[in-house]
Amino acid sequence: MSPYDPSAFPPFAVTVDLVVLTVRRHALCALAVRRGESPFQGRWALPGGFVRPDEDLSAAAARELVEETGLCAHDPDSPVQANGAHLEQLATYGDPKRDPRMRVVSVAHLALAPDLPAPRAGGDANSARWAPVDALLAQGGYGREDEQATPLAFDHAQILSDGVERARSKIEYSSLATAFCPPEFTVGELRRVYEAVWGVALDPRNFHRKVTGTPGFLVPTGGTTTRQGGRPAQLFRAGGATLLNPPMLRPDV
Amino acid sequence: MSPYDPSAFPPFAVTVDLVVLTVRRHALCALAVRRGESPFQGRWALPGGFVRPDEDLSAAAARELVEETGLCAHDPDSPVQANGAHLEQLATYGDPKRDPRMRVVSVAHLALAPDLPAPRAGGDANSARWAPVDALLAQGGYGREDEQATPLAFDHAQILSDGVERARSKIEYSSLATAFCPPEFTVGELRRVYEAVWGVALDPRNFHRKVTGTPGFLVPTGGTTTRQGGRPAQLFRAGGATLLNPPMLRPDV
DNA sequence: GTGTTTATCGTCAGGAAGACGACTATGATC
DNA sequence: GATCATAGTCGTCTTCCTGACGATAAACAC
Repeated sequence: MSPYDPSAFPPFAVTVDLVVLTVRRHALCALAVRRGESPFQGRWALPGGFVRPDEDLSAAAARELVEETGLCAHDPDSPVQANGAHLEQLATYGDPKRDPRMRVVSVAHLALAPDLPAPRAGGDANSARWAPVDALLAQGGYGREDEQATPLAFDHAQILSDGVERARSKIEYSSLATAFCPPEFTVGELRRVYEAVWGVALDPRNFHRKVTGTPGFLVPTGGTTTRQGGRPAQLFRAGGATLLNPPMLRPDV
Repeated sequence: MSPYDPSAFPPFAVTVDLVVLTVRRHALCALAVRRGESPFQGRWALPGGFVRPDEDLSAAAARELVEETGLCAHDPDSPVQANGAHLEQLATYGDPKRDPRMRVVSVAHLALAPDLPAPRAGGDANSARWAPVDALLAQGGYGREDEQATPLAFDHAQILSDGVERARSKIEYSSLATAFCPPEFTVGELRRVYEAVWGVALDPRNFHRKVTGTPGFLVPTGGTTTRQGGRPAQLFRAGGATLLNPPMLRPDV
C-alpha cells in the first residue's frame, strides 16, 4: 500500500467532540446538547462539530468550547486558570459505522471547567444542559421517565465514559482538580471536587494534610471565607505545580 | 455551524502512524522506515499508512504493524502476550501544515514489542530498521555523520517523543513492561527493561522485592535460566494483573 | 580453587497514609 | 446569650512502602 498517495486516498469527515466536565451540587456533570436533526434526533449528544479546512484540531476544540460555553480554553501545556477551562485531547473514534451517514472520524477532547451559570446553546443545538454523568451513562436504567434515560447519540456514551475515566485518573497525579474550582477556593471545596469526581468520601483531616503539605500545589491568598458555613476557611489559589508526587491516593479501587 | 452535514464537509485524509518500541542491547529502540518518495525522500519516518474506507482505526494500526514487523497485535483491552505486541492508541496529529501536499490527520498508535529479529520492510518502504530513540530524536546533534542524525520526516519526531513519554510513564503504574520481554523472562531481564526505558539504574534487590511482592504481576513458570550469566534465575510469565498498585517508582525525575 | 557475575534474602531507617482524637471559629436555634 | 451544628485545622499512632546496603548462593571462566 502506497502511503500518502494524493491521487487515491479515501476521504473522511473529521470532527471534534467535547467532553466538558464540571462539578455542580456535589455531582460530576457533563455538558450535553439535544440533537435537532437526524440521525438520533431529539437524543442527547456531546457538543462538537466539523474541523475546518485550515484549522488545527486543538483550535477546533477550543472554538467549539467557546461556542458552547463561552469558556476560554488554555493550551494543554500552560495550565493556568483565569476564566478558562483546561482542555486536552482525549482520544479518536473512527469506527466505520459510528455515523450511519458517512465515514466520520471524531477527535474527542476533554475540558474541565469550574461550575458555570447555565450553558449557552450553540447556534445548531436547540438546547444544552449540564447533566450528571451517572444519569447520562445509565442506559435505560435507573433514571426517572426522563429523556435523560435514553442513551446518548452515536458512540458518545463511550466517549463520555472514557473522558470521565481520564479525569478520574488524572486528578490522582496532577493538580488538575483545581480546574474544577473557582480562582480562589478552600481546601474543603477542593476536597468536595475529589469526592464528586471519584464518588467517594475522603477524610477531611488527611486530605488537608496532603494538599497543604505538597509543595507548589496550593498557595494561600491570605483571605478567608465562610461560604461553606462553619469555621472560616483559608482561601488558596492553584500553585505552579502540575504533577503531584507522591500522588493523591484514590481509596480502594 | 451545522454538524454532520453530509453535503458540505471538508474532506481529510486519515492515516495511522506507528511508534513501535522495543529494547535491544539495553537501549530503547523504535522502528523507522526510510521514505522512498517525496516529500522528505530519503529521510527516516515512522511506519504508517492510510486507513481504508471500511476499516476501524485500531484495525488499521494492527494491519500496519503486521505489515512492518509480522507481529500480531492484541486488543488494548486484552493485554495477553503470545507472539504479539501491545498496541494502543496514542494521540492524533492534525496540524493543517503537517503534510505539505494535503490535509492529513494521523492517528498515532503505540506498540510495545519484545526484541525481534530484523524488521521486515513493507512493500512501500525500501528499508526499515530499529534505531535507538535517542539517536532518532537527537536532531542534528551528537550522532555520527549518519543519516540518523537528520530529523525524522513530518512531525514524526513529536509523535515519537510523545510515544516514548507514554511508554515511560505507563510502565510505572502498569505491568506493560512485560510487553518488552519474551514470554518467559527473569526478574533481571525485566529490570533491564525498566532501566533501558527510563535510562536509569535500579537497585536489583529492591526491584526484585517489588516485582515479586506485587500479587498478580509475575507468576513463576518453575524453570530457570542462566542466559544472562551468573547464578541461575527463576523464569516468570506475566501475571494477570495489569495495574500496579502501588506503582513502580521512577527515581528522581 | 579463585575470581567474577548475577540472583536472592534480610535488615534497618525514614517517609507517607489511614484511622481517629481534639480543638477552633463561625452561624443557627432556643 | 447559651447551646448546638457545621466545617476547618492541628496532632498522634500504627502500618506499609521504599531506599540504602550487607550477606549469601549458584553458576561460569581461568
